[in-house]
Amino acid sequence: MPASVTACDTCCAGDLCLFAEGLTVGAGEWERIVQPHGEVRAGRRLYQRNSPLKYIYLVCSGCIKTQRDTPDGSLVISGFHLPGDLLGIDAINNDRYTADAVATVDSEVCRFDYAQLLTHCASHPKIAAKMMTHVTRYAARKDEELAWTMGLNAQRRVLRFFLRLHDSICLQGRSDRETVRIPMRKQDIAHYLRMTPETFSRNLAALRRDGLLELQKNHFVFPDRGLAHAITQI
Amino acid sequence: MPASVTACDTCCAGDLCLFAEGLTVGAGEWERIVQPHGEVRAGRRLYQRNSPLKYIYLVCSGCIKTQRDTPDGSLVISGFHLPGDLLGIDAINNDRYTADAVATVDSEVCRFDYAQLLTHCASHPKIAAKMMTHVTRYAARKDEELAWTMGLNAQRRVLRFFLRLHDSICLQGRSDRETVRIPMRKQDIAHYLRMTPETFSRNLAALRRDGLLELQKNHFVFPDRGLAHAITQI
DNA sequence: TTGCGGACTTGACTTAGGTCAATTACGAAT
DNA sequence: ATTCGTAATTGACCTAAGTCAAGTCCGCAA
Repeated sequence: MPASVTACDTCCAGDLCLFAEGLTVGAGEWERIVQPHGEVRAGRRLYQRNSPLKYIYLVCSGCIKTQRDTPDGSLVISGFHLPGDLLGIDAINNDRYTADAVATVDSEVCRFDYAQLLTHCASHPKIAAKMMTHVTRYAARKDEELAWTMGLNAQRRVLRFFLRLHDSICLQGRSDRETVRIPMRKQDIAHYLRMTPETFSRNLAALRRDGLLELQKNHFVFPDRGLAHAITQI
Repeated sequence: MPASVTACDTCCAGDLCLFAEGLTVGAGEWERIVQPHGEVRAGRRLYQRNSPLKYIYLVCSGCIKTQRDTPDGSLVISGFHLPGDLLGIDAINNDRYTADAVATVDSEVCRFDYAQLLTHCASHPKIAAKMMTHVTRYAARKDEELAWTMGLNAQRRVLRFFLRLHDSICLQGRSDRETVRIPMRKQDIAHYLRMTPETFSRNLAALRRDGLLELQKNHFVFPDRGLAHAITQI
């Protein structure tokens, strides 16, 4: 690590990194705040529900799911966190994580010490502003999620999910026709979309029959992305 | 207004006000930022979807609903905003309001100039922190809403709605057995809960039959609040 | 007071998605 | 390659909630 860092030179997250935008901090200081590029193997738990908020994470690669066991024994997936997403925002209010965070595939995360981060928010308005961007983006996403999870029928929810996944994984630049690997189990997707695995499976089959989605093994591609997008508007 | 204000002396919002916690600003400055206690009559629109973000509002009394017309002609209520809630948070990301805001009953709101607010966030960490609190609280609420809107059946959603309403209106201090007036139309509640007015009505009737909720005219009370709460856990 | 119109309720019927059960496919470990 | 356990699919059936169609209630204005 250099003696003094201007933004996080090594990070794959680009300007999503909390230390992007030319912010300069002393090297020793920097290392107290952030531990970059930790590895998380598939199935490993990053943090546990109700444990005290110690770190905020930024997903650099792979996929982290957040989930809760309900009293009646079922499992609810509250979200999939893909590269560029902050993890642990939900804990800021009550100082405890509100869900378990588990890697669905081998992943990489940057780890930010939350207490240190708060201190720096107070002294560096740019960091505070960046945090605010992440949090409002998180809130907006939840808003949108609520709208379409409730507003679309099962088949369109499935289609919308794959559209968003496609967006997130091949963000900017690459082709619409890119083939993308699904980084989580189908039953996790089903739970996340608030439907049974059976319903998910049936509707996935229907989408293939209708030619809206091509799928083999764990890879998918959109024959007509524009059409798929049009169908899933609320 | 005094020549210099230490917090917003006149505000009913207590420490939810952005200028609480002993923050001192010059009186002239203060008046550029906030216009306190505007009145909004029932049915009046506070702002329109897609219009540029100019003000953030704090609800002081009454109730403001946010709603969107969908392409297929139906109406979706995205939220009811009660005293202490900030209004316009959803617009921060894209600089345009994402829904119409309409008063469901005569209401009072404080109005904050957003551009001024941003400037002050940069220079006053306390205001930035308070904003952050509001935004994370907003996100957490959306999270929770998503969980129970999807996780409970119609009858429990209705019950949960009234519990939350009861919480929000007679916040801390008063009795559990307090009678509360419903500040919006029943069909708005139904839309908000993502069910038809018919389903809402049927389930409301069922709750009364089961003795879980007492209701006459537009006023309700819980015979056994603890039981109601226990039932609606996810 | 009366009449009007929108809000609300209730009933009969339909349907999307859940449940239960039986296969089939697939990946990791031997 | 074979085996085993979990994931995924498919089918038959059921139920909660939506739809359509009458009503009833209630506030407001003439």
